[in-house]
Amino acid sequence: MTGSGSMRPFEQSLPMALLRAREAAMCRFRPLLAEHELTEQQWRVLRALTATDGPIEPTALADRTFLLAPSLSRILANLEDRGLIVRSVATHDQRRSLIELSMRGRTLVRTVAPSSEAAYNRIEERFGVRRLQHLLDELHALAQLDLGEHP
Amino acid sequence: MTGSGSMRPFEQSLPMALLRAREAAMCRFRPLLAEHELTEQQWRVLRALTATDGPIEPTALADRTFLLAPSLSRILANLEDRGLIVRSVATHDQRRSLIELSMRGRTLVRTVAPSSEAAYNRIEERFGVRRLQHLLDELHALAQLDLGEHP
DNA sequence: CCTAGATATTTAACATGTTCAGGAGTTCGT
DNA sequence: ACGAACTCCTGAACATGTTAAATATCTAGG
Repeated sequence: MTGSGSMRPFEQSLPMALLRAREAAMCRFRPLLAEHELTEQQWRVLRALTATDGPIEPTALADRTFLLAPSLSRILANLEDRGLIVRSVATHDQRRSLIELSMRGRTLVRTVAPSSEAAYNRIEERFGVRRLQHLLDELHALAQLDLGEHP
Repeated sequence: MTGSGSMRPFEQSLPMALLRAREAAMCRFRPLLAEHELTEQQWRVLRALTATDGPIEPTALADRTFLLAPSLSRILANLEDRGLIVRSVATHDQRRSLIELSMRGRTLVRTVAPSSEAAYNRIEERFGVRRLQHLLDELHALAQLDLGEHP
């Protein structure tokens, strides 16, 4: 019998379930990105830069990519070294920098995007569009749940 | 269908949604565990060891905790240094080791478990038991989806 | 026996997650 | 002006994610 008897089944805890589901989805993308020497997080940054019109500040970028500031800082340094992004300093506030895709970065995104879209479409197709949309709604609701925390 | 050139909205992509939901759930647990100098992954290992009767091999432990072998290897070294687990070598196969909780480890689990359960119950209560169960089922289905991959 | 191949675990190397601390620029009160 | 408090970003330190390679052990053929 299970030793302590009173704990939750564990394998079916929510954090584990989210982790497994995410891994199942990501294992489709990682090999695609690896062909271009890109990590999942680097790709998130490049996509976010593609989705914006002009330059964007690191703080806003961190929000959209759901990366913590220190992680983003390292990622931007990496992408800058590889010539995929361009950095400049905001004129009105010298603390802030402005990030945008370089020409090479734009080209890379255009190269990778189709297969990335295809992988996503395949998941959507296998799981069902309506079903996936409902799942996304539920995940969004769960993420919103804990914002008003009053211990 | 999104036409040529335009990409999926990104902020509402499945991997991002799973990441956000997981973070929303985990931010409840991390502070609790931090009080005992435990990371989320270390806690997963301790819980898995509690859920088994006798000693267990690292490979089986990796499966249950959803950790990769190299990560688990480092975690076990850490937990052993802290005297929370005991390691022995399997008699029938010298390659394999056997892991089990030490007395201190068992005590620590009993100390942390109640508040961990409480945090989980709170999520369950706010989100709804039935609703959460359905979400877990869908996540499980999604995780199973990609196993039979035939490109 | 002895060795080629398979398996369990660890190491290595690089990138990110997470928390805390620090340097630089800004804003506001006085 | 001036400095306290704040904000943006980066650096440091430790732990994990991820892939590839190394180590030790086992198993099967010859």
